[in-house]
Amino acid sequence: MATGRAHRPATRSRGIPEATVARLPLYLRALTALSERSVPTVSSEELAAAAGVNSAKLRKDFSYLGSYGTRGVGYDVEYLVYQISRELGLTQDWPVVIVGIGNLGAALANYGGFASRGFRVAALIDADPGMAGKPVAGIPVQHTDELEKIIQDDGVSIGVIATPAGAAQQVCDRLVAAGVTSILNFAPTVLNVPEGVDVRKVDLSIELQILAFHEQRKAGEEAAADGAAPPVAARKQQRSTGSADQGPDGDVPAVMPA
Amino acid sequence: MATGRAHRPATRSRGIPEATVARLPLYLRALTALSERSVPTVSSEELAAAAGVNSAKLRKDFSYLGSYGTRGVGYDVEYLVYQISRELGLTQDWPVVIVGIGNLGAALANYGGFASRGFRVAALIDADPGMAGKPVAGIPVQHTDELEKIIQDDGVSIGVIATPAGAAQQVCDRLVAAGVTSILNFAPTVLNVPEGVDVRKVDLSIELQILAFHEQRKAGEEAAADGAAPPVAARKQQRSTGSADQGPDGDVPAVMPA
DNA sequence: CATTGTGAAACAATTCACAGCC
DNA sequence: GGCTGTGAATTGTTTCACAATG
Repeated sequence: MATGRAHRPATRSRGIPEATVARLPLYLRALTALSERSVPTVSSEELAAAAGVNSAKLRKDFSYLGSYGTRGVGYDVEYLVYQISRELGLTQDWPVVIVGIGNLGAALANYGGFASRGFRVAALIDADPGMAGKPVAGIPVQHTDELEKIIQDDGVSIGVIATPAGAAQQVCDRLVAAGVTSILNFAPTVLNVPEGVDVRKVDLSIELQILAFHEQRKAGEEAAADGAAPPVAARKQQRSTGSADQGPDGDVPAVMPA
Repeated sequence: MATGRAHRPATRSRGIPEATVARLPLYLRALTALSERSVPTVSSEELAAAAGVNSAKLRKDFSYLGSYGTRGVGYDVEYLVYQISRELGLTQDWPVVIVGIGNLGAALANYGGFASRGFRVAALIDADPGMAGKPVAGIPVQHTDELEKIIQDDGVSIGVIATPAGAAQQVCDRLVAAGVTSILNFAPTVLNVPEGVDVRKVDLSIELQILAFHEQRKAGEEAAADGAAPPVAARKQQRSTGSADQGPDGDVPAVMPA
């Protein structure tokens, strides 16, 4: 993660481990699904299965938030949804700008889970003047020239970069200069940012390469342990990737604004 | 499983840490950029800066691969590119299928870095019969019915799921049944897969929620340490790696051929 | 003598296992 | 009896610091 770490004497009394923070959204999603099915309570075992982690980890994670469960019973779904939302800061409104409206930018703009959780697409921005005014996901695309004004007027603090790699640093600099302090970068580039600005990246090609590594290893083992019985049996929950327990990265290229 | 490829020339014992594997693609990208600029050698310090990590970590990472550097000099760029590529399995061809050709699927299909590194889009698949035959990124979309045949005929072992959440598990099951053993999942769902199948996920809303958490914390600290240097002060693009560990799990992208 | 490679130390995350409570 | 919450043990990762070396 990218938090500047110069002086930070252990954040508040609330020192939630980064690995835990990365899993909270996962729990929240599972809880939301339960909530929609009007399930009142859930055990750590059940919730862990739904989120794809093991129950000990889940309980440990929750223990950093407080004691929100009831021994012998489990957790109150609605209450937990609220607590996690609050902890993640989702009880407030986060206006977001998406820069680079190619296929990827459009996909992001159309992404539902976006709007649903406190995030609001404040603006779609593209460098192509031909895109200006064109609606994507019901929102008219605006030209890059408007970037600073939009950020300041709407108090945007989160920016999403979905431009080609070549434009990313420049866009990043403008976002930061205008006041954005958190950036989600889909361009396959390392962004340089000042202290205090958080950057997370999503990079498709990195994810594929990691998969290739493991795939190769599987092939090698297979050849080595040649003819061994195929161990395909019990179902395993996926492990998340790094970054967020999912970490990952994936760089998806915005197919350039034509 | 398709290609049996016993391959273990490396003198190192098996077991490169997962965290290291996740960073190799990053180093590779930075090295590729250097290679294109015909830079012959690079020090751990320089390369680390380009990849956005610190040099001690980089050296430790490389130490798991073997001793490929020269004391007092640095690393030979071309040689390292080759060694890392080999370690990641990128010296072989990896056919990939992308299922779900919406905006996201199209963005992925158009992604250049895809084809560049051993990955080849073997097929684009969508459930909408209306899409069939329509070319995306120069490749005609095929109907879901063809999925099994394509995977078997092309020996595909890596699948990318870019469908809506509701279809993901079903698509996943079919991919796995047909022989896919590595999946990159863009749908916001936890996938259940049998033992031996790798899943990595890329989830936009999780990334945003993590950013929101840190953003909220910044706001809190600001209020607490009131009056302290406004986060909007020294805002110049710096090459500082100070706040630089970007990425979810500590993966950082580097320059890439646009 | 600049720079790698690596033990050892420090730190972080995960898992175990069980006391405590409903 | 069932399930949470958490210290303690374990495993994994990062950082330090310096001896080894081209």
